[in-house]
Amino acid sequence: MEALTIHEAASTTGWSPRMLRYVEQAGLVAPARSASGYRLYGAAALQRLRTLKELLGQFDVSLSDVAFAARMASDPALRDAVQGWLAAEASRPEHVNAEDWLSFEQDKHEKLLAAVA
Amino acid sequence: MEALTIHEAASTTGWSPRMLRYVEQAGLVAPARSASGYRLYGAAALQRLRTLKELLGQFDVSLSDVAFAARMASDPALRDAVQGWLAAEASRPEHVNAEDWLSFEQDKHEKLLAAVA
DNA sequence: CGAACCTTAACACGTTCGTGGTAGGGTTAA
DNA sequence: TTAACCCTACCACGAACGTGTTAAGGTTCG
Repeated sequence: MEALTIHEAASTTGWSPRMLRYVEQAGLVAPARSASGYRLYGAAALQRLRTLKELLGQFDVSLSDVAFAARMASDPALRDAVQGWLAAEASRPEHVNAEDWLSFEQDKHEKLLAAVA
Repeated sequence: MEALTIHEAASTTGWSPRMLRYVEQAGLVAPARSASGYRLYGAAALQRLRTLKELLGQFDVSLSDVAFAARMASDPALRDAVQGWLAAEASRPEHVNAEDWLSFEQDKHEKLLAAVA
């Protein structure tokens, strides 16, 4: 049952001890504690820390983004509210009438051309 | 179908014109545009703005949180990566000798990598 | 034409996030 | 016992978020 102290866990995961405490405070990875209060990182916690770091690196995602996702996952009311809002035909510009839609498309076309040039 | 200018939309939704532009920049509510580039808020956009305001008020959620949720909703790779990470039994303090957990976590990790690759 | 809108770009400022550091004090182990 | 850890609680500081304001210039309409 070997568990690592915070400095050891930091070494093997690439986080700093300071950030390990911060990640815990954000509610993302909470290690076990010894009788005297020392953090004890077991294999599962280490794995979570590594995959978390990978997640942040591969996508442009912040810790607070992941914390929010965790909140959504554990709070059905919040999740339903957010997903309900998103489900209602999202960020695409609405077309209000034919002429406006046309000008929007033309504008988009011009911007595309400009971007290419 | 009538559409409101940005100041009119601001009045009827409770946002400021400045924030309406900011919300658009965040990718959350993009109004139509007139031929000369004026924002035109139709009924759907106004409704989205009102429900968005309600969402931010009822839960302690930031605009960037909702923007991130939108990103997850529209990017399956991101969504799968985040939800995959969260699925591995999250912030509960682990009890130290959990060897059976380990293999589960490793399996999870491999699946994550495979999904991303 | 002129007032009252609209546009984007920029400056400003308080707040939160991410991160490192330090201080004061307990724990562990040679 | 003493060095080397650990803890919490702060201070600091740059970057990003949220928001207002202002500047410079087009658009609309009486």
